[in-house]
Amino acid sequence: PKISKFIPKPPAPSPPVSPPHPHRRVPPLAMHRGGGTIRVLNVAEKPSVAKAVAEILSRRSGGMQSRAGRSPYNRIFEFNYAIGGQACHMSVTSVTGHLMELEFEDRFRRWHSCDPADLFHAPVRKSVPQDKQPIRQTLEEEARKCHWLVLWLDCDREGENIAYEVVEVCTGANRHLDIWRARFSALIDREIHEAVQHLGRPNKLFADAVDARQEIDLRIGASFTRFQTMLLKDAFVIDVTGDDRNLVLSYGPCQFPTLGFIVERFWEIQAHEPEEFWKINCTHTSDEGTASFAWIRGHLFDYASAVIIYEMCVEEPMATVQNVRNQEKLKYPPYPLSTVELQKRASRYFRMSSEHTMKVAEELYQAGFISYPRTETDSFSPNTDLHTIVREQVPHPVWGEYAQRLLNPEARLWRNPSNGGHDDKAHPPIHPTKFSAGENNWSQDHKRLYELVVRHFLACCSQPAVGAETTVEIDIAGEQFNASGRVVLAKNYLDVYRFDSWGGTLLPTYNIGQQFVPTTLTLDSGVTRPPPLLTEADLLSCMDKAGIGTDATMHDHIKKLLDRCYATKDENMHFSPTNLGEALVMGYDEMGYELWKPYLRSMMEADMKSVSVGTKSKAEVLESCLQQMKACFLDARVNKAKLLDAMGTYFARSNRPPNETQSPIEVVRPCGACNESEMVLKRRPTGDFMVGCRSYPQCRSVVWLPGSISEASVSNQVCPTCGPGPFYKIQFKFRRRDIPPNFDVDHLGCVGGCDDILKELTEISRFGSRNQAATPARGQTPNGVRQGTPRQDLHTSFRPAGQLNNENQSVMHSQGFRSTHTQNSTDAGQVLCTSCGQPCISRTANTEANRGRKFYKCQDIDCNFFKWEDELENATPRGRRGRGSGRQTPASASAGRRGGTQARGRRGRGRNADGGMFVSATGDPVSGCCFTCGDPTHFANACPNRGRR
DNA sequence: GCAAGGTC
Repeated sequence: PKISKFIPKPPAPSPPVSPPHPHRRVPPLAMHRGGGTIRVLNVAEKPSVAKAVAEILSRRSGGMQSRAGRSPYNRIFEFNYAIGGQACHMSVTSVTGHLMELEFEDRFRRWHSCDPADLFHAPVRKSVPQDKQPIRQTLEEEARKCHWLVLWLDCDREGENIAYEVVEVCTGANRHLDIWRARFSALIDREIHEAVQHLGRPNKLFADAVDARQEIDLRIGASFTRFQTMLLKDAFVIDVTGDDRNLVLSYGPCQFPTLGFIVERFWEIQAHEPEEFWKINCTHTSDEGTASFAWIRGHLFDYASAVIIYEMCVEEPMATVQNVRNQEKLKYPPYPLSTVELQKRASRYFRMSSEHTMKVAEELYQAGFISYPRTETDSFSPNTDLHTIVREQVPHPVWGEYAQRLLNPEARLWRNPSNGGHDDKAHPPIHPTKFSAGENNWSQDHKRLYELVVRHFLACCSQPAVGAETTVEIDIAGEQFNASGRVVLAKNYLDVYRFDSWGGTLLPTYNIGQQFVPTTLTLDSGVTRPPPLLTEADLLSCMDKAGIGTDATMHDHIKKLLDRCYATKDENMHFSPTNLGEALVMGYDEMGYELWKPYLRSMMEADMKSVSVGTKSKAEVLESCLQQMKACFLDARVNKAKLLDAMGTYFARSNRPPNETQSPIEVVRPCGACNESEMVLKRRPTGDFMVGCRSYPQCRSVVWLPGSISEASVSNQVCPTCGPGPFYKIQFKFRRRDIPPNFDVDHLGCVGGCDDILKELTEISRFGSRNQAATPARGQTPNGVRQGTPRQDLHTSFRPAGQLNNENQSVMHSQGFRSTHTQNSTDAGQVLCTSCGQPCISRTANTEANRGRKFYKCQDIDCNFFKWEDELENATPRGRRGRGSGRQTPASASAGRRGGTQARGRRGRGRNADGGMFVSATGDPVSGCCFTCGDPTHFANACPNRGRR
């Protein structure tokens, strides 16, 4: 839009303006250049701002008139006002956020109308959608009557972009409009008058930055969403919603990184290997009570060292008090309340979802009880009349007395709120705006949220809590221990902020030099624990930190993950990925893309910033970003097998190969998980065998079989040991090259848990090592069914043996081959041609000399690349591959969480809790005996005589 | 049927 060159006269003191006569008609259109009244159209981002601006500006001229516009929500307020000494007739109206939407042109709108890759350059257009047409009409009608357009949109990038949408509509109706921008950061008199008297021009660069963001979001989102939806929906039975016709597997630059946070934490938990540690604890009971002293070393992972130190302490147990410190400690009230904090605290205190919190907060805001709930600001402007807000709460039956005390100077409870350091220049922190002791139509959540806002506000205006902390340091045989206690001297803000607590334990009195014999002195063991699943509050923090979404949209992205069945939330507000969510992230991760990480969004944000300050142009950013994303898209399409593989881990193929659908159903045993169906022998599209419940996907019980099996069929022999049965034995044939030489290729085995040979081959297949004991992986029952995983389904936390086995094929690195994975291959047979880099095709020779021998050749017929599979493996024997030093992929993490347990978790510790002998890193058993009672059958941590000594 | 961003 063209900006008029007309510059208004410099502001001069406003002349007195006569109040509008209630019966006088609004002045007719006047030519301002002739010195008459200027008609000014003012447009705000939302109705509430239009009203507030109009109220403030009309106060001097004796009030305003209000009339309806075409849209029922966006009224028009009218009054007279002088800008720079020039008499103006002001009309103030509003939009509701963005007036326009960016869309592809019609011929690209239908999903099958084009190749999704075309969406990176398909023409797009911005237009006013149907539901915004009434607002558009109002703007056009008003614009025709006006000389000036003053834009009162929020002073951020989005606001500037909306400003240009308004300009486009208004100048379309009246191309002579003079366009001005009012810049304000709070809806208070001084700011608003200041803004209108110092009008500027809108900032095109800010609007450009948003245009670029919108276009990138639309193109990336639509292309990837269409691609992955069409690819995966056809290939698998994805039964997450019950009706997969409406299933959309969306991709978005905010939703995917949000999902990434959830999946990453889930993988961290799965990769965690508990490690035992040891610590010495000391207590001392006297007339005044008991003090618990903690070892200053914290804990030691080395058992022998811990025992030696412990024995020293036990030999010379006399404790000497070395130091007693008394300190005053303060616990400060929270910063003023921003949106993200409100969501996090409502989630933590009331278990309300962020989405629900925003809905309730919006209702409280609409009804006038709290201030605008979408704000990043966590500091009050010095102009805010905090005392008045507090005074309004005095009548409240519960916290009124506290408010009264806060206002009483003698109580010395008042303290000006601290500054959290954020200011969105548009809204104050969330605070109560109207007193209520609870309204009739309020739900429990309305009451809770209002209470939180009020108590938070009162707490912000209060003195910190004061405590006296005592720390006592003692020495036993040269080892240091300490204990600390706290007494809360003044609760102050904690009196009203019942959500915070500051526990205190009283410590008996000790004096320097005092000596005592401990009441107890114990060597205790513990194990390291994995981090917890992310809570909604954690997730909001992650997003906030990485800049994913805005305060107004973060809860939407979280909700989208739940709606799309990418994640679930349990009753404790903990998020876990679903199979679908995990498979999608795994697929992209294994393709080597970090599309599920926050970097893409951060990069885009940095580019937007560059556009908004003019160091890069919109066109430049669009071109480079879309070019990169298109390359990534095309590459992802070439590597779609990885995405399919990842999905195949969890979902059944819908277009199964004929040999699978035609093979007879071979029942192995009744299903012990659902107790309704049978477990049947199945062959996956990858060729691997498994025994899974026939009721899949309702029941997901599964037993994975070694990846080294080439053939398997259920026999009619029933296992005499396993039950409740019958458990039919399976006739296996193993690939010679995949099993140790001392094993037979033919084996009649049982999957009920009695078959050591099968277990051992499963282990070898899974971990790639012949040295490790054939014990089930952690959390697995002997028959291989995992129990008690964080999620309900049974096999989500481990992969088919075949897939893990494939990891070993990354040994191809050492022969000059390159896995298609950028850093760490987990994919079978993905050998790249060394001359042209294309993935090779795998074939089996049928010549007399090499019948049955597998080989790889380049898919390009003009390329002569050729390699026998067994030659790849001979150079670096299977199962000898070290752990990659690079980033841990999910597959390597999962390998770690199984195979690594023996190697890393239990070095040199003797017998484990199950009574099994520990093995050292070399596989040798560790000898030793309990230092407490000398019994060689257990160590001190499991000693039945512990504490009796 | 697709994104994220405004806001009702």
